Amino acid sequence: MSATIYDVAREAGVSMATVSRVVNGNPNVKPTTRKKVSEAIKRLGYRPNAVARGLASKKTTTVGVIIPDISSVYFSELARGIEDIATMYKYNIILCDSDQNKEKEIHLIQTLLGKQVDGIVFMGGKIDQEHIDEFKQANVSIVLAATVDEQHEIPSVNIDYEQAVFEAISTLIKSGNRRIGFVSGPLEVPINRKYKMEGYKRALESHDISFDESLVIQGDYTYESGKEAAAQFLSQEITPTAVFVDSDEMAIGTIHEIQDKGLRVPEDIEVISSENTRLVQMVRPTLTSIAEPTYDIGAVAMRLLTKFMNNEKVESRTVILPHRIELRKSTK
Amino acid sequence: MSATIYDVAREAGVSMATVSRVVNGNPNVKPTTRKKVSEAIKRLGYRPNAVARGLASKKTTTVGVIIPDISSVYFSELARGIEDIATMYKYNIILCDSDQNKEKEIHLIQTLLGKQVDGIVFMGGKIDQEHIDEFKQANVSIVLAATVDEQHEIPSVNIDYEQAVFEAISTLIKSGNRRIGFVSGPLEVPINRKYKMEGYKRALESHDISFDESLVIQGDYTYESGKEAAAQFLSQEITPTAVFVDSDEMAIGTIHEIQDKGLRVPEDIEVISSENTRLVQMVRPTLTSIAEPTYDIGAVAMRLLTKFMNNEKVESRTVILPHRIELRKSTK
DNA sequence: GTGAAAGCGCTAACAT
DNA sequence: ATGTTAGCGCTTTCAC
Repeated sequence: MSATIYDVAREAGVSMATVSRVVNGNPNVKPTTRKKVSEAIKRLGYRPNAVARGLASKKTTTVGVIIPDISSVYFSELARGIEDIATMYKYNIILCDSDQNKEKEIHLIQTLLGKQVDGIVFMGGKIDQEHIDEFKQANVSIVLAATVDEQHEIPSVNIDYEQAVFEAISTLIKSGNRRIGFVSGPLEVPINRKYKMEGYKRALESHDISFDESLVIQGDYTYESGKEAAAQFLSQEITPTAVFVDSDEMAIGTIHEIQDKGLRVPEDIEVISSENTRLVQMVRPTLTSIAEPTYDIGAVAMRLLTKFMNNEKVESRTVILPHRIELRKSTK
Repeated sequence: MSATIYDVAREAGVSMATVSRVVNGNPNVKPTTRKKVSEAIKRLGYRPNAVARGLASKKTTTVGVIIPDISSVYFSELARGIEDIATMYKYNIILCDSDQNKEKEIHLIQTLLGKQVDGIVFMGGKIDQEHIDEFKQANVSIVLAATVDEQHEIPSVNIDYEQAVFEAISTLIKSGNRRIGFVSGPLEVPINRKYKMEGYKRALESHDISFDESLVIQGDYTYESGKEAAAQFLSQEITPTAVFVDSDEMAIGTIHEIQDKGLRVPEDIEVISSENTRLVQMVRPTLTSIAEPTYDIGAVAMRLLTKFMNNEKVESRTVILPHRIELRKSTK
């Protein structure tokens, strides 16, 4: 076994309390003593046992991260933002994939609480009462990242999705489009149904364009579903002249399907997407996209969580980060 | 505070040892007692404290994962493979980004050991003596994923990179190419210098093509560096007629640069890449690629780690997974 | 089948 | 400035 604090104390001829002080940078230690202890630590190759420390101090310097799918480009960028800030504040991350499955989510929350994490960053689709109950009975801080709680009970970091889509669609309308397709993510997710879809509708309304149900197609964020959506649009009597697609990967599918059918982007059909991941530059034409600051959402969420964990005062529990529309070649 | 095992014991009128038995599924408990305890647990909302358990049992059911960059498509697919198998075996993952920075790597290993992880999955570029020393003095199991240890001391899961590149280049040669570019990753990484590069050379040699240094360009796996490499090739007196590019993202950059310069893929220049992530289908023409079973490498590495952690016997510590060449439209 | 008790390695009062 | 001591919440012998 490796050395314990007790071994170090004996080796240095001091008490374990003193060793603890040295290890934790407590200033109340005479320099000579500190030196003796440091040497003993080095000699024995002592490394503090974080588990014992966690039990004694009730802090693990570990936070849980629940994410739908770490292999998604969008979420892995979020995760990187979380991780970087966590590292900056000396926390480690326990990463869990939920596949947006509610049972898994609840189970993961419980596992993480069992592991005594100091806080949780949660990313998911739908937050319902059961989630909120779990969060509340847990006496650790929770922050939602890129995830809305319609009841505004849980702190969160997002952009203004409604406004972002409103702007994207308005851009399209201003350049002359009247028939605009909308490829959304799953509509049971509030962000999609309540915010993005509403932004779409509001843009249409404010330009006196009537809402046409056949222009809305639900995708599942995959390349394939983007292709299928485009195929469906192209089979309509009057095809749309522009399409908003709610993820970069789907949008690439949409563009390719349009091109495969012999049409051109943006000349025949304009395409605008949503996440602004690195994928936007990896397609021809490059994708005009709502620039959602993915990395920053993760980073800010983690920063917010550190504030809660340190009982710092927080001005606002619901933070809305700015977005832009990043114009590239898939729109005129 | 939440209930402890002692609270449950009192509530159920038994000793904490019995509660512990029930919680851990020990069969030596009378059904009636078990029932009493289970009810008390439910009533109090008791949830075992994994930190205390970890201290007492010296097992945390947590493994460390050191990864260069979770936001990379390639590594996040690996991570998903690791996570899925970890979950299957009831382990959680502490995820750490290293940016392939040796100091960070060493530091992360130490942090993870301090947190008493039961094992570590390590992904990185270069493994040197210092890493090996750390691994050895740690008395936890380590498995390398998509990472080679030239000294073959540390268990690992990889594909046969040398052979894979040999096959890819041979394919190109067989279809008539004699001047073949090689866009590699950083050459200080042994996988690149010692395996992939050697596969390239061996393919050339076995077809009596002499090695030409100007056909090798070092990239950094980004889209931009793929573009730059292509630009450099296209500025040569005799441009290559085919290019092997060591990552999907770089390969897409290479294709775009070629196309932007008015040439066609594969008619003028064939392109073949290496990772076979989902990106291969997101570019036109779709990318012919070495099919590296990314997810599986992660999954198998984690599975191997569980075997070490359970002291199961392991037939081979160095596993080589099969690869294929996946032919798509970027080659003739 | 069940209980008592001794740790696991550390932190955090409280003394001195 | 340093030492003593009592936990933190659990597992794990060892008795009974």
